[in-house]
Amino acid sequence: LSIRGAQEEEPTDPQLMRLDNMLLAEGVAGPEKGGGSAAAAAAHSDYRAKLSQIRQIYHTELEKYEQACNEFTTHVMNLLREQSRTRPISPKEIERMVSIIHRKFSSIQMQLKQSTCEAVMILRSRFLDARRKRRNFNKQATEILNEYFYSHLSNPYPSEEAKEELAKKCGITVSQVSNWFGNKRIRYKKNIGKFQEEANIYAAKTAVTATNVSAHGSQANSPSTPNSAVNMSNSGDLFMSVQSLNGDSYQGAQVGANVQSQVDTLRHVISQTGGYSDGLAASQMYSPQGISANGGWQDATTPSSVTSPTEGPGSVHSDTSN
DNA sequence: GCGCATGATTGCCC
DNA sequence: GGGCAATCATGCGC
Repeated sequence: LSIRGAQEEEPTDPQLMRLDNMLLAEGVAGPEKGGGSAAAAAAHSDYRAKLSQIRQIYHTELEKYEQACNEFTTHVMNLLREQSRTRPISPKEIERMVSIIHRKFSSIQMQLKQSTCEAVMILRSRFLDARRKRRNFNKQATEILNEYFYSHLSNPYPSEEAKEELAKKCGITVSQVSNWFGNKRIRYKKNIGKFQEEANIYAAKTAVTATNVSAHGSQANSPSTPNSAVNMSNSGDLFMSVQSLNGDSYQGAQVGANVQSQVDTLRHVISQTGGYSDGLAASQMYSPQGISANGGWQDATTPSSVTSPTEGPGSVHSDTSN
């Protein structure tokens, strides 16, 4: 409690303000918050849990220091009161002693704040490192992505909306969805054979769903009456429709595009089961248009068992090299 | 520990 | 700006 020491260690206000501001910004001091820049972070439970732990420790310690400060002040006041029996003690002296005690405790509090800031910084850096690290997506997310990929094999380029939806479903970010599709397209293209089995599995899954949906809509396979089955196809098919506008038959191409995803699906099932006549004939009528419309992807990527072995008599093929 | 799988990053092209 | 291709870095099964 030496006066000299207290004067030397008097905390600078700007520094204290910086610490306070940081603790507020990080959500350690002040009201608990669920968002914010540092913690966009806070969206992640691990980070949030640890931050909350730091927050709790900080407040407990702060409370302890305040209590100790009050107790010590009372204690010193009592001592001074006792001393006042033997010597005169001016109110100024009392005030000065109290001020010294408070300053001392303030400096201790600042140390606490500094340590807390350090802890938050470490937590943040660890969290950011963890984000940089690769984490495999969970099984469900991978399945959702694969289902979309294989059911849109003719055009595996999800629109922004589709990406957002997939991201939401999978619990990942849109850019992660983009990364996934980018990687998937390349790797699929590089080694179609390897992915064949996987393609068949997902195609079968989707086909079952498609069949169920079609069962509800009796005319699901009718090109003239697009219904629930048509609604299943989305961005990829839309893309094909737009591309088909450049072709000769807009109507046909559009309808063909609508069933393209099911065509892909069914082909996989066929290749897997070795026979699936119902609906195939109709599907094949549209498939060449889909393929030609997306020559770039389809030419390079369609697995042998997926590529239509025969073309319908009415097929329109713009890619003469094929 | 090794090899493969896989998510992320980077540089390039259109 | 989106996609492709190459590459990096990590996860994971053996």
